[in-house]
Amino acid sequence: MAQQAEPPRRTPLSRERVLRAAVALADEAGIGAVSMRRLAQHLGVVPMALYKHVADKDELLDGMVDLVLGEIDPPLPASDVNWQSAVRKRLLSARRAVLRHPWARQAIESRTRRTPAVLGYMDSLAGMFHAGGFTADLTHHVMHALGNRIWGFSPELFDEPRDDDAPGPTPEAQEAVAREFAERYPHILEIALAATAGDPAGVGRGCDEQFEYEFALDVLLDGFERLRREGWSSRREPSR
Amino acid sequence: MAQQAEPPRRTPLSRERVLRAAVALADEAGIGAVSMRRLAQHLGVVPMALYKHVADKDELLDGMVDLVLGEIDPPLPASDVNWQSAVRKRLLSARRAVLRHPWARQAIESRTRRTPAVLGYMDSLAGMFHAGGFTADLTHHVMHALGNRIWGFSPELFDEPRDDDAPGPTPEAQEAVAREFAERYPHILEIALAATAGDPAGVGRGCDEQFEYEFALDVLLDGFERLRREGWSSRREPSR
DNA sequence: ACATCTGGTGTACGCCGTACACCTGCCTTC
DNA sequence: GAAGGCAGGTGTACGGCGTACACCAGATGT
Repeated sequence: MAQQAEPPRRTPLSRERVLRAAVALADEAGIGAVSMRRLAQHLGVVPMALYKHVADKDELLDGMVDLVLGEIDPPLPASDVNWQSAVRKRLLSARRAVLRHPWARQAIESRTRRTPAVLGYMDSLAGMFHAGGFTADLTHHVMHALGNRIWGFSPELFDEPRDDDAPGPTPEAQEAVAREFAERYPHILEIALAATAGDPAGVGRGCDEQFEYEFALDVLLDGFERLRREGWSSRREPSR
Repeated sequence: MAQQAEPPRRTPLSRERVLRAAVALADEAGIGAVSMRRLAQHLGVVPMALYKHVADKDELLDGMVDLVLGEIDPPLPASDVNWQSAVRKRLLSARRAVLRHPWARQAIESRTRRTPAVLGYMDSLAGMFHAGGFTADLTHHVMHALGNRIWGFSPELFDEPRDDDAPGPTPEAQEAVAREFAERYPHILEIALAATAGDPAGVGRGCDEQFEYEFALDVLLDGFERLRREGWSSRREPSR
């Protein structure tokens, strides 16, 4: 036995490799499939090995979010004539990054730790408002007002709640359900119909999220610009 | 042995009782403490007994959210002179209900099923826009724009991530951390200082969430009113 | 009187995160 | 080149989770 049949020689783990594998796993099997055990299996390693690279599962998730945030385009230096288009581009870039990873929205929402990546992104955004002539005070409040839109998403109010499996109801049962819905929730039906130009068959198809996102974003950005021009200040009482 | 020592005679379970107990448990111990097993224990019953009243844990969570939604004041019939104050009151009532149950925000965010309670609330809100002169089209988009504010909250961007336990760093270590923070995230520091009227000691204290909520809400409502007056229409291409 | 139904029980399975002790092979230091 | 330390992968084990499934007791309808 000259050489003992090529000992496997796995490339060693690293925090980087663990996080990338976790992202890949989440991309293809959903965030629910990301367990320490399953991730370890994908890496050809025993579960506890991961703990040499991430403190616990929370840190794993934080790291995954950081990786997604890393995909956001850095702000182009002073290339824009006005703050609105600069902020808009940045947020839409964040949105693209998040949409690339369907699990990212939920992961971001569930995280509470602010990693350097998170802080860095928020800081650069605040800097863009500052450069656009916003006071720190107003910047603070407009960032709150943007809310989750800062991360490139806003809640999908009307989305279909995933309806896989299930045997499927009979047509007449569906009809009855639809009739009851129309009676009980007339206004929802009305706006749903408006969204499909009056075609009832299209109602289930969900919304154009990109449009909704930009609509809300623009309402907010327009409002912000108006406030800035008016020299808005929160002028809050020091008490409370 | 006349009577056998008062057989406990528990009041029987019911969906109502299960859900109320779950809400109570979440109120006092956090949503993380709500497991089927622990909830059963609180009710003096074996875990599987719960499944006679709720299909699974998801349905339990949905039911808990419904209970919170039930606390929202019903809309006062036509008492308001304009749609803005009517919607505003409703949303602030929703906010009060959600704030009464600290876990509700996260629970609502994580739910995907739209129960009748959820649909009913959304429908009545859409109806208020309709009554205020909004087209169905515009109503649809403004509800998207409101996003989670519909439920009485918006993301708490800057909140402290719960910092219990921990031995507490030395003052000079804190100082060093603060200095590095100021260097790396100057804009965040700036807006944080603005929020405390320049007092660095108050920076950790978090934001006035009520103020932030109403600020964003008003920016959005003002923008909505402007669009309505302009006769805005999405005029979307039928394709896509 | 008996059958049926409603609701609580007991056991068991497979998953999860992770504490802790252990081992192994490389790097440093003499 | 031997000794020691240490970074990183291993194995076992524990307690918790959701819930499938078989069972059973008492109330109810006939």
